[in-house]
Amino acid sequence: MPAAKKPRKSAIDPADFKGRAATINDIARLAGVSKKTVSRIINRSPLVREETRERVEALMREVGYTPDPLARGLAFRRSFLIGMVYDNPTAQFIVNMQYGALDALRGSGFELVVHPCDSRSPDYIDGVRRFVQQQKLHGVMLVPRVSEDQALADMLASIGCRYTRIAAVALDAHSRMVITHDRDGAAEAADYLQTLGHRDIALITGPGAYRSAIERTEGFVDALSRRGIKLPKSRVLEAGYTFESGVAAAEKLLSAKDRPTAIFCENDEMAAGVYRVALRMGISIPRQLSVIGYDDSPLASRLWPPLTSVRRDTRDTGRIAAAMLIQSEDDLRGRPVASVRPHLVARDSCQPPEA
Amino acid sequence: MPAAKKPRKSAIDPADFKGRAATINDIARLAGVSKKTVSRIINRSPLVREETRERVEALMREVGYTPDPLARGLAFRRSFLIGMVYDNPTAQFIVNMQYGALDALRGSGFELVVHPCDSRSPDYIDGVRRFVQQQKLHGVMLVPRVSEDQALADMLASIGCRYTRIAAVALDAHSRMVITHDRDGAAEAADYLQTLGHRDIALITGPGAYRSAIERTEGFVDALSRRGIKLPKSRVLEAGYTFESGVAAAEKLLSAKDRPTAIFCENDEMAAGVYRVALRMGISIPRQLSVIGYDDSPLASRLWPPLTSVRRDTRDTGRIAAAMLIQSEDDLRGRPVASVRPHLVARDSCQPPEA
DNA sequence: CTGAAAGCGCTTACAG
DNA sequence: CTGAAAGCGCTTACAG
Repeated sequence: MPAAKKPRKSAIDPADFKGRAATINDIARLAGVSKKTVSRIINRSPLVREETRERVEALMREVGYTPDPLARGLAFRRSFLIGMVYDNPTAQFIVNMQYGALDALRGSGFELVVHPCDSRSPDYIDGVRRFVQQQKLHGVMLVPRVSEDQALADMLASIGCRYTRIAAVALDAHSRMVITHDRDGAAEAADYLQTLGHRDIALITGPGAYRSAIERTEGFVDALSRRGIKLPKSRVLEAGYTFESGVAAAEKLLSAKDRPTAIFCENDEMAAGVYRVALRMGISIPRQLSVIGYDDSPLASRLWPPLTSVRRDTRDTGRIAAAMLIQSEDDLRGRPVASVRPHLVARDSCQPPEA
Repeated sequence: MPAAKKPRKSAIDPADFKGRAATINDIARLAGVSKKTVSRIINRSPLVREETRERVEALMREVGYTPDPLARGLAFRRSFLIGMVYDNPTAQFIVNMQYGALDALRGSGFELVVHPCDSRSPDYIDGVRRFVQQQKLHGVMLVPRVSEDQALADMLASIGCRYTRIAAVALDAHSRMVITHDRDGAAEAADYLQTLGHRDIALITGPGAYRSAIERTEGFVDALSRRGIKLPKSRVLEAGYTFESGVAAAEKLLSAKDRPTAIFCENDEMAAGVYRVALRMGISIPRQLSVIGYDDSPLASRLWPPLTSVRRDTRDTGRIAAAMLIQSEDDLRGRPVASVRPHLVARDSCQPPEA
């Protein structure tokens, strides 16, 4: 009978577990501690001796152990999933928000599960509730425009689900908000146009029911007013954040005898609509008409001339919103409110008005 | 002592469970069967008497019971999550694929978890493996271009993970493929240009390492050749599926003395680059130059003139790929291979060549 | 067709 | 600072 090999730490390898992954029991046994101690280490409890923690953590790394999120979820009564809830923003916005959220989640053991919905549907809140409760979500990110729906936030609070709301202004407790300061972005556009010498300026807004549109409108109008320019009602047209609605608004503005020398559009899609109409009518951008958009989407640099636009760091926004959901609520308290600031990206679609 | 109320079935409501959700034990107790029978019903086992099944199902509906995916996942050693793995396609493509996948998953109890990655990174396959194993994913959808990576597919097979690959041609067993027939889409573009009377045609391709680009190129070249048009090497430029690479290729093609009368671009981004160069050089589309793109992205209708493009039903593709993952493997066997056909959407960017 | 026992891999509540 | 017992809500393997 050959002498039993002396087990050396460095001899442990995943193959020891015959194809199955290591469990908390394997770690406890190999480390010579109870599974509860291992559990404490997994959950970063301070109630573990430093030497023990280091030894067990080294072992975990060696065998490539990661705790099973299903088992942890079952015991915690809460999964390691973060939900992202949104209602049809542009594709680039969704994707950037997802990339940002995943930046924050990488290496944390949390994963991102996506939930588009239709906020005009009467039972969409119920749909979100089922999504959250059935999956026992750890938390959800609410993206504009669903982030603006107080009834949705109230429902989530009532079932004890953590959430972060991404919106132009603080609609909720600071620990639940990421503020995008749309008012400031629009104000920057206004200042820029005034500085270039424009006085006869028009505004194509998003839908009045959207908080982002309200803020961009007020930010733009107020900033112009601070610089002594009054925007008459006839120069403000409400549209729908779509290309087609931008076309319709531009047709009204540009077919009038006294057309404006500059137009600020509250998103890039509508600015593309203005380009379309200007091209059709033989109005040269920027010589005869300056145009500014909002979003700085890929479209902005595909247009000719490249569109000056207010950039928002959507990826950063998503990263912050997700990071807040996986922080301890203590860490969140007492911090300044999370915010992401927009800024103007000047390209070639603006110049001083013709004499 | 008041007489105990006789429990009527219709009197059961979720509040009976004092805030906590009903469990399989509640259902079993209330229905007067064992939890194993309830489990059989959840899992659609045929080994349950019809009357029993109906009675229990009615009860489940009444109390709003849904099985806990964490508990089921722990017992099954497999979660109810479908992963979507991709490496930076366009935003619209990703989002449409996600919508499609969610169409298939809705009401199934499965959810979609997203996993973008960088296939140029040496350890990206390892990253996908950790993602799959840690979350115990039920299956993953592989989107181009990661779908074309045989090493990735092999790794998934080796760890026993179900997958579906979306690609231009069958790269794998039929039960694991959704075929997009890019060759046919490109051929349709070729036929259209030939029918319009073009003979001097150019092609701007995607990267030669992409299967989609290979197929679109061969489909286009072969279709022209069948119609008696030979595409000289000098008329075929490889680009990178990006706007900028489209600009560069267009500059070469359009600055030559004998420029082509039509250009087929293997995606819309590159077609937008051709538009940019044509505009700068004063070449009128479609009068002096016909252009066709591929994807039929939103960009196609934002351009002026609206771009003729090969549409692919990405949402449908995603729906089929996800549906295959949650079907039983028996159901999948013996079926014809899943496929989605592209088709040309004619807009205003093509006309017969000038005399 | 139905059920009692054991187990999936963790955590909580309690004890020391 | 550490541990033994019970439990999270399901399924598997076995028995009848």
